[in-house]
Amino acid sequence: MKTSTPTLLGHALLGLLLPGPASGYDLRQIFVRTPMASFSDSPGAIYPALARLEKGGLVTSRVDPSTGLRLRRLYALTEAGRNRLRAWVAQPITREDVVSDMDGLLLRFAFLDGAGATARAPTFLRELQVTLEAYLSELRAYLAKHGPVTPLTGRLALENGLRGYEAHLRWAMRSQASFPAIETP
Amino acid sequence: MKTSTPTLLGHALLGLLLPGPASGYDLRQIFVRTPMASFSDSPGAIYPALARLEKGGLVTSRVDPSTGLRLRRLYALTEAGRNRLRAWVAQPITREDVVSDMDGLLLRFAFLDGAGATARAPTFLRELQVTLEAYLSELRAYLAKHGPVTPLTGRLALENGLRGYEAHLRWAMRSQASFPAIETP
DNA sequence: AGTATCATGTAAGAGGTTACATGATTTT
DNA sequence: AAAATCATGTAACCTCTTACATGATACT
Repeated sequence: MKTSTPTLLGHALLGLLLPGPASGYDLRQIFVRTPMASFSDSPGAIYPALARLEKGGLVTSRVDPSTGLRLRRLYALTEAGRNRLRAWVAQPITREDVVSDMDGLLLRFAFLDGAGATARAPTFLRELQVTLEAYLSELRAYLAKHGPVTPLTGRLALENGLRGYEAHLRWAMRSQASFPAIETP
Repeated sequence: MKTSTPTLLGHALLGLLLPGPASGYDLRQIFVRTPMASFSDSPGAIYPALARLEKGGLVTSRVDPSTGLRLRRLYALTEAGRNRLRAWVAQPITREDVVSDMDGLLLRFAFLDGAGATARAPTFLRELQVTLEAYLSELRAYLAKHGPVTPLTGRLALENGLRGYEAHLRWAMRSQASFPAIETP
């Protein structure tokens, strides 16, 4: 029952177990066949990660009773695991997240519903919007100052980063409309 | 003179040495103060990475002669290092790159000029465009099939990914105009 | 006198990659 | 009969993170 924080992969696995139990193989297939392919499907990453989650009491495993043949181990979230995931998805958004962990941020958002934290979604988007706006200002200031002396391909790469963050911002603003507005009293 | 391929960090360091020699500290500052902040500025990552590059013959180092005080080690690219970087930036673009290494891809593009491979830029953008278009089709097909049964935040996260790739695609198409067109004979 | 900045490094530990091992079942 | 797929796991290796160590110079 060690309680060290899972890695991004660990949190991804917890999130994928939200709808119900699954085997290591099932989880790997998700990384192979869906847009979650940015995660490695290597058994050398997934099986040890599941073992760590189990050691930490966040999941439990049992051999699948429906097949008496090749062993198939089913993993299921525990209450502790569900709580841990809920805490993870509900964290406030920091500049750090936006600068170097956009993937993690989007994963957190994706799991809000499953973790029973849909109510946090509009706040999440609002926080993201604010953080992105601040970072975009920084990027624009940097580009205005250093752009003119940066070689063409370097400058274009910077602009690509800028456009990418602008796309995230537009998405965050538009997506807020998908949730009921909070009344201002 | 071991010749194992440098990591993304290693390649970033090689690229940052293109304009001229720099110390480990100088390089760290770039990761602290510029949009390359997605790289860690930790000394525990950078100094060992520089040592590996030196062992591989891709950089050389000497103590900065201009300060007789605190030791300051200046790293400089070797011919082998420049060649290695050139080979890295000029690699053909794969689906894998687009799915799980967009950062690496943009870094390769950013260093094209410095590596003396500006001529590759329009081809790079064209290849990227084609690869992105193919992957976007996959994403749209996935969304059309699984979107309707995916919980709201999950679906929105998928859409965010889609918008991000669309932004990359627009950038790749628009940026091609920055380079002289190749005549069709 | 104390804090911030310059500057390089190491040690312990965690986690990922690659490759291998094993073997049953299903498809061709 | 062979190949692909289902399914879990381990071992060696590499790199990164976190934290510590060290000490000079510059600023307040």
